Amino acid sequence: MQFTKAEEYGMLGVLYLSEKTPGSITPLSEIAEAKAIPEKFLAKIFQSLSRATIVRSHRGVRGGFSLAKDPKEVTVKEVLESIHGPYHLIKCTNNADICEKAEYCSLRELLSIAERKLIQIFEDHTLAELVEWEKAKQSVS
Amino acid sequence: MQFTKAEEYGMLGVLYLSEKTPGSITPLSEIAEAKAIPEKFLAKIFQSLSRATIVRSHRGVRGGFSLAKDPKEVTVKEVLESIHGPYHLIKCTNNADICEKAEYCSLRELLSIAERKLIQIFEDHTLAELVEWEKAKQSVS
DNA sequence: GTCGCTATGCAGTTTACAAAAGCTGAAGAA
DNA sequence: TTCTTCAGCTTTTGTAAACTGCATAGCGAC
Ligand code: SF4
Ligand code: SF4
Repeated sequence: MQFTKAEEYGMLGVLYLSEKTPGSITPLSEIAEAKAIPEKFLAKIFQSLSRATIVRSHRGVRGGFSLAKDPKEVTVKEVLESIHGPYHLIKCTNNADICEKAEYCSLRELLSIAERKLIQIFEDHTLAELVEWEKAKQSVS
Repeated sequence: MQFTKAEEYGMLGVLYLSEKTPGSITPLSEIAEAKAIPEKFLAKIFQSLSRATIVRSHRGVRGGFSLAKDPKEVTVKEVLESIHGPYHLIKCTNNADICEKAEYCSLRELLSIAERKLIQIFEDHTLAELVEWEKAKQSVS
């Protein structure tokens, strides 16, 4: 019941891109260094994000990644689900066949509620919002 | 970012006790068999619950475990936190020292919000409620 | 009081998956 | 052509979850 590194790195990566001027291209090496993320690990994560068209890849010299959409249009949920697939607190909330008690299990019901709330939160916030928060905090200090 | 077996087993265990007549004593072996849980694993979990005085242990012949409190008074949060300690989606929400960016990190802020919501849900529901849900569902079918 | 039953406590082992690294290739710009 | 950067796959490493075993201690029954 923990946020994984892949999810954290992915979010930090897209947030980094979100702060840049729209459409600009940034190589993986720069992101990895700026955020202190193992480059090959980040590469794998960005492949997923690329397939989900959250990010666009550009090969060759001066290549790298750019955001594929306006940060205002990308929710945290989209980013997270691109990395690890649909999110579930417990497997049986996804697939009732896993457990024969699923039909009656009250724990499953509670976790379904919790899960929906959690996803709701991730859906309610966009990358642009998070960047705003960051700026607000930094200007205070 | 997943509910662990220990947490699931612990919940199933106390729910099983909650359904029994108050104060009655049930041996671990019965719970383990009824819920298809490895007995020794459940034993470890119940030790934590015992230390947290959610459950009371009784040794010797016809010994076992009984609920230490009224199911109406025990929240899901208490049970879960007895098993795995205070719950955190990511380590830095607990301890800002882990990351030098913690002060400004917007991801940390978002996860703190999500975490609070999640804990809130677990705090808002008691064992008695869950047992009710279960009964309601079973009577329908 | 002693015998059998049940929890206690701790030290393991095994398994599973996250996290990271490595390598070969393909695409693209200069 | 050549260098740069991503793509895709395999393998390694690390760590925590999941489970097991055993020796001990408390308690009840008789
Ligand atoms: S017991 Fe309940 S929570 Fe556990 S797997 Fe079955 S349905 Fe899901
Ligand atoms: S980067 Fe943000 S989320 Fe990751 S550890 Fe630091 S504060 Fe927490």
